[in-house]
Amino acid sequence: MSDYVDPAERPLPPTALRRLVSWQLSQAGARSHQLVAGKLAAEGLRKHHHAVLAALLEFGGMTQAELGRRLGVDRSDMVAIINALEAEHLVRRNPDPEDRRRNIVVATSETARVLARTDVLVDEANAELLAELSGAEREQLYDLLVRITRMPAR
Amino acid sequence: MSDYVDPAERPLPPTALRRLVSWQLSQAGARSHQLVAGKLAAEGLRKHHHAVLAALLEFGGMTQAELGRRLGVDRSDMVAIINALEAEHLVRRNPDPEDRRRNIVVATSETARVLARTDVLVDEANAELLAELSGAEREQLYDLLVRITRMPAR
DNA sequence: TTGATACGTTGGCAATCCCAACATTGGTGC
DNA sequence: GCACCAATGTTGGGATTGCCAACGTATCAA
Repeated sequence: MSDYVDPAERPLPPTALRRLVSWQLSQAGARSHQLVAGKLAAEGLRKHHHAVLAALLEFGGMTQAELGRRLGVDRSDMVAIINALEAEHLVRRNPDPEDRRRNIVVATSETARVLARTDVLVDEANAELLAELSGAEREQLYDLLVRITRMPAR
Repeated sequence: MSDYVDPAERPLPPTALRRLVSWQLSQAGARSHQLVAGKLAAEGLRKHHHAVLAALLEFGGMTQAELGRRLGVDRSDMVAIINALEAEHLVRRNPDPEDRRRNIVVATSETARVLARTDVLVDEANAELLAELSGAEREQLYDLLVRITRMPAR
């Protein structure tokens, strides 16, 4: 991407691509990512950091491997994510007393406070992303996307 | 991602993420990309290669910079894309007689034949992606996505 | 006890996306 | 004509991301 061009006077991509749901999905995903990442940058975090915090506060502490499975992140990539969060004192690694291979990643006293802020930021990004859509249309879009990701709806 | 887990028995991501359109959009986009990229790999091409071929056959030859603008690809990244396609004799660089800075990228005799095949592959990927949705639902999804990408609908 | 499997970690590869700089060339102002 | 700015193709590089292989350690099942 980039070589910024004002979207108003941007020459059109070919219809052969524009008609594809997969293409529109890519473009929409890119815009979504930019909005969310941009907002989270204000807290010095990235998507996966926010995801880990959300998972820990919703489910309680769990191992790095389990976090990876829940969030769809490779266990090897989870290492750096936890490292960064631990450096900010947003999580701690507790050795699992029942299995010495495992670390139980747990929230700290600061976690909830930061997550409260990042949740707001992510909601703002979503609001901006969906600004053109009515409430009913947002529901529609969500329901259709869930059918594609094959996740149980909220 | 990865550390593959059977989607059926995959532990759920937190509701805090699952409820976000931006999250579902990311997941759907990832699946979409995998399907399309997987199919195109059969022809040894990637998304951007297919995009360039589609643009050339729809609009005729144009400069690398113009291709970049149409497809949302940086001009510097376009160089490698055109290099690869030229090596496969799927495009040619013609010097612009009216402007010696420019190359006019044009289709070759093989372009249409290959594009016909890759178009089928991409359509197959889309069919797989949208397998669960009815025709009307695919239309709905498309229309909603276009509102997010702010592109004129087909 | 042996074998298979899971865990955290390191390291690396490939793809994307983005930006900066350069030489060449064109266009616009004077 | 000349001076200045903008566009083009290209090189190079940095940052991020997804993915995979391998290792040492540890658990579990046969």
